[in-house]
Amino acid sequence: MKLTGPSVTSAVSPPAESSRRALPRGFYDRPVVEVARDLVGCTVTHDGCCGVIVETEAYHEIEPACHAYVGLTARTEVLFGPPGRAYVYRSYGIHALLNAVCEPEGVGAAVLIRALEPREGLDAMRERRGLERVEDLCSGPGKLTQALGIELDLDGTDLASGPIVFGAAPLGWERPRIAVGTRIGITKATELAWRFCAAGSPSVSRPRPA
DNA sequence: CATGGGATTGACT
DNA sequence: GTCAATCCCATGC
Repeated sequence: MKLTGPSVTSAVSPPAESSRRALPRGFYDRPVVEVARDLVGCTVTHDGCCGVIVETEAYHEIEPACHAYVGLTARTEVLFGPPGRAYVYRSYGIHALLNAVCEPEGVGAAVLIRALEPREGLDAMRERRGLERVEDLCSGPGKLTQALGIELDLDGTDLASGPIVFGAAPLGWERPRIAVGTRIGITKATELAWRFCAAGSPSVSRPRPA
């Protein structure tokens, strides 16, 4: 019997969980702290590798820890641009850090993706990271970009059309309790509790919030 | 044009 | 716990 239509594709190679249901532009066109909280549980996919977001931080131009605090410069152009794009920058000369630009165009704000639970493409992640343990692959903002092969050339790219795609939570994913804490690794505006973690996830970076 | 400071990580004491 | 690696960019002369 000859099969036709989408059922063929579906039967032979089911669509990757990750690449279905890309988040719409409007998802990001909201207060950045809301988006940071809501991104926990969503997926990030690049180059066949996918993980569920388990840790985020919000950054906004009104506070000095945000790169956009200095105003519109060559570096912050993407931050002030349309929501729903990737802001990728070099940290400590070594790591690429991935953010999702939020709020209306003209407002400099973004969500830093700090950790993922790996779901697809684990072997490629292990190869890029040079490590085996699942909980070491994406448990930090520099680790996850290395694991997924995300570099600075993807700065400014659209998160709905790719190459990096942000998607809705996977089917069957049960939304965890969200632990809220202060942001880490910064020296300014340290009092703001703008860090959101999936409670109990082994992939959350250290130190874990209470 | 020179300088200083990171939204980090992994190795080491 | 400490510390170096190493690049980009904002700032100031």
